[in-house]
Amino acid sequence: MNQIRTYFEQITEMSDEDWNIFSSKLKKSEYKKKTTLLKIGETETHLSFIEKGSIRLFIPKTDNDLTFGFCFKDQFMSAYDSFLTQKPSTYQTETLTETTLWKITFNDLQDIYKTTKAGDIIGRLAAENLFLLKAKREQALLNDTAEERYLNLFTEQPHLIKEIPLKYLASYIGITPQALSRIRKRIS
Amino acid sequence: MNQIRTYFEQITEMSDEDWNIFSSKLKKSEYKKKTTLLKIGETETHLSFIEKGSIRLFIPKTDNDLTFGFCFKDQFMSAYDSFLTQKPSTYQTETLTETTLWKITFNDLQDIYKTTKAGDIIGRLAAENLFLLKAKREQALLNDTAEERYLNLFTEQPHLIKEIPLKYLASYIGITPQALSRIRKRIS
DNA sequence: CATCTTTTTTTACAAATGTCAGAACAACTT
DNA sequence: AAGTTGTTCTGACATTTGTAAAAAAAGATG
Repeated sequence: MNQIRTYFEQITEMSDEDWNIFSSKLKKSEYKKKTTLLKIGETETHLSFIEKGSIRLFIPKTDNDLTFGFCFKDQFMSAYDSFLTQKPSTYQTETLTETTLWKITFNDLQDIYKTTKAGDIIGRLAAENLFLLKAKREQALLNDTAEERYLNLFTEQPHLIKEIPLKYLASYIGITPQALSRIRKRIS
Repeated sequence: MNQIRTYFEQITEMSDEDWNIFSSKLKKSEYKKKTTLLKIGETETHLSFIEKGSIRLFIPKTDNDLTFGFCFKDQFMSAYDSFLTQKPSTYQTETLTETTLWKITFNDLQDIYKTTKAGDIIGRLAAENLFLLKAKREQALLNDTAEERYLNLFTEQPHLIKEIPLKYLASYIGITPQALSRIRKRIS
C-alpha cells in the first residue's frame, strides 16, 4: 500500500489521520489474466489502485471489441463514468495480465469526501487530471490522422506499443486492425 | 449574479459566507460578436460564467478552423486545459454572439479552494462533470459514424443545430462541411 | 435595393478506411 | 511434435471522406 500513499503525496500533503481513514477502507483482490472485472450494464461500485498488472476498457462487439483505454501499474482505475454517476456502465473492464488491486467502494469514498479535507482535494485533482487526458484525446481524434495518432503513441506511450496487442491499439487509435496493418506497412 | 448562485445551489449547499467570498472576486465583462477571448499560445487566466451569449473553442486553420466545442448561457467556460495547467493554450476561444461574462482569476480561485469547503467540492464536481462530457465524446468519436454523431445532435442538443453555423458543427462532428452536406442530403 | 461577403451545396476525382476472405505467423495446449 | 487457437498481414472491392473548384443560397453592408 506504500505505493498508494506515495501516489497521494505527489498530489498533495496528507495527514496520517486522513491516510488511516482512507487506507482502512482498502481491500486487496487478485485476478488472473483476461478476468472480467465489470460487465456492460453493471454499475461500477469500486475505485481501484493497480498494485500490479494491466487492464483494458472496451465496448464488446461481435467481430472486434472497441478498446478505448488501458490502465497500468501505480494508477487508479475504474469504469469512472459509471462510478461517478452510479448508473450502468456502457463498457466493460478486463485484466490484460495477472493483476493485483486495492479497492475502495463508492460509499466509503463518499464518506471520505465528507470527513476529510484531503479527500476533496485529491478527488478534485484526480478528476481534473482525467479531464485533461480526455481533452487531449478529443483533440487527437479530431485533429490528427490515424497515422499521426499511431506515431504519437511511440513517442508519448512507448510502453503501450510493447505491451498491448495490435488489434487493441488499432481500436484505441480508432481504426480496424487491417487499417493499422496498412499504416505500419506504409511507414516502414 | 443570481444565475451563478442558482447554478451552485444545484450542485451543493453553499453558505452565505462562502458565496460572499466567491462573488466578491467576480468581475463583469461584455464582448461583441466574434471577439477573440483567448489566442492560441496565451495562458488562460480566467474561469468565466456566461450570463448571456455563446462561445466557440477552436484550433485556427488556414482553410477551415477545427471547432471542437461550444459554451452557452448559464454555463461556466474557460480554456480549461490551459487554466488548470497554467500553460499556453493549444486552442482559441471566441464569442459567437454578443456575450456577457462574470470572470474570476486563477489565483483568486486557488485561494477559494484553500479557504472554503464548498470550493473544493464544487471544483471536484465540476471537474467530474467535465470529465463525463469528454468521456462521452470519446466514445462517440470512436464508436459512432459521422452520420450517427450528426443525428445524435438533433436528439441530445437540438439548440446546437439551430444556433450554430453548419461549418462549425461539421468540425465538431469531425468532418468537413462538404461531407456534412452530403450526409444531410443522404438522410433527407 | 444593390452589392459584397460568407455560408452551404454540388461535382469530380483522389485518398483513406471498412468489409470480407484467406494466408502467414505466433502462441498455447495436449 | 502436432494440432488448435488467436493474432497479424494481405488482397480485392465497396463506402466514406478529403480536396479543389465552382455554383447556389443566405446574410451583411452601405
